[in-house]
Amino acid sequence: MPELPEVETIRRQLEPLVRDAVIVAADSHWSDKFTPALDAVGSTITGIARRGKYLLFQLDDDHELVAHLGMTGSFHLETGNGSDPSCAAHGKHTRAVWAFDDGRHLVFDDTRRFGRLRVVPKGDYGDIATLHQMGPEPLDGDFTGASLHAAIVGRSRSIKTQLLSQRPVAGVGNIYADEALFLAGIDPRARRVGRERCDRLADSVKQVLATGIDNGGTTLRDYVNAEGDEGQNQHALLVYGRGGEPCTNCAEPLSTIVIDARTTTFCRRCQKR
DNA sequence: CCAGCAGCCTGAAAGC
DNA sequence: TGCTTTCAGGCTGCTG
Repeated sequence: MPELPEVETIRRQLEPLVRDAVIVAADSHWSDKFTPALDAVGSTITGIARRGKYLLFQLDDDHELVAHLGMTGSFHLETGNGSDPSCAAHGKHTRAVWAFDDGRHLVFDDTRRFGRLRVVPKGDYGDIATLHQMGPEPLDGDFTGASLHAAIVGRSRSIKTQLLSQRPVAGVGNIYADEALFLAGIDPRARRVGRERCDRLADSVKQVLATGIDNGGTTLRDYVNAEGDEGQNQHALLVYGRGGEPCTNCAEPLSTIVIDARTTTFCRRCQKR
């Protein structure tokens, strides 16, 4: 499940490969989640930005191709496929293909079809609610304990649910939320988190995301980067996916519960409500 | 405005 | 062995 470190890894690999590419044709799966791929035909890619878990392909006509990978989305480049960009000519789960003027194809695969594509005027995210209301980038400096506290104070949902909402901070998903809450010593069910604990949590969020990027992302099931390789951060996880195993801090068996239909693993002794 | 939740998806794994 | 059920979860859109 691509979260910020996985999306950033893909962005870094892809950007130098697609810069200045001219999109001459495209094809997509029939779902209206993917048909906007065709709106990018005729444009030149000038770079790739990222906001939270969204990839933002910059187009030369003052538009952006906004891509969300959902649960199982991945991008890769293929060479030597001629000028036919049909999805059927690629993989079973190919949802979009963009043909470049040099003969290469940018391919978007997404087994479970939770991903989404849109072409919008640059910066115009009014129709993409989560992106429109996205909180600060965690590794850019605007995200602090103070900003986190300001974003959650007065709200009644659990701290984990709020992290996943993308509003207090951009790019945190289920894996890195569990990891950050463990490092900060905060129970994921906590509904009141004061300023001091927000300081610790902000630091933990930055730490787990930066480590995730350094390790090339986390591969538990489907994630592969733009070169088709798995990440290595799964070996650095302290709680996610380790229910029943001893806490690395106190040896108490880690608990697994469900919060908002998401598997949540934490230590009942080390993490406080 | 906010909280809460169903629905979207497929394939692997578990259950019978 | 083979069929059925369960599980994974980010985001959207609806309801109260």
